[in-house]
Amino acid sequence: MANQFGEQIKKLREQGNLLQRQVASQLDLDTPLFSKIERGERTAKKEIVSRLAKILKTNEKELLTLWLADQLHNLAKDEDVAFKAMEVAGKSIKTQNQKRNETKSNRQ
Amino acid sequence: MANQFGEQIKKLREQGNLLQRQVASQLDLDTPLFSKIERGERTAKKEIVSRLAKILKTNEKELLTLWLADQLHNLAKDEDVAFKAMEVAGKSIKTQNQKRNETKSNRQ
DNA sequence: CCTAAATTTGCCAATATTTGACAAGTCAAT
DNA sequence: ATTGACTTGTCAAATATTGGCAAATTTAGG
Repeated sequence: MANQFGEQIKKLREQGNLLQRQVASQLDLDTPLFSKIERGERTAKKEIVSRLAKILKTNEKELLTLWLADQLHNLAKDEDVAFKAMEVAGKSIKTQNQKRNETKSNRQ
Repeated sequence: MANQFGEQIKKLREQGNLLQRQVASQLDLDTPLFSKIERGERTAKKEIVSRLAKILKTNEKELLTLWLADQLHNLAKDEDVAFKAMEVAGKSIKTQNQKRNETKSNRQ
């Protein structure tokens, strides 16, 4: 599994001089489980991501981006059409967002 | 769920003048299930995609790309960092592919 | 070296999600 | 009203994900 998320939280945790044990307990998680999350052996639930952002005093959206990117990577990594599919999906996300914004401005 | 895959197979099925019942039976699937796959209410398993490409006489990679793109879209669609995450994941896929090719050329 | 703390590994049971099927429904054409 | 094509709703079985524990390994200090 891609693990930009895990690498980032490990970096932040060490910068903050925190032990896995300490962060895990703030999250109400097992230390072993947190260890696995850092190493990308397990994926954190979305709720954990935002709580982590607070604990590690970092930007939640950035962290969420890495977390989601890892999951996307993981879904696509074994396919040789992975990159193309990523482009196609990116386009359809853009379209979706446009529609969302149109709706938003229509009900201002 | 995004449904570029379903739309494409429906289009191809109709161009080939095939009924859902006929395609479903070639795939050993329930007609209702195939109907759901066409409408994106259910996702097809990967194995189904390649068998479908043969049945519908179309390019397997193209079909696989749409199928994967739908899944990527679906995973990201509710996140407001979806597009950014898609970019990040795209980059890490590219890097992964580079490494793959390096390995490949090293063992030529 | 010794050992104590930190982290990792392996595994399990509980839970949640996905799968494919069936029965019954709608809809259109005749 | 009957037939054929497709859709909807629901279910049980299979599969995957979850969090935790016990034990192993690695790291750091004396």
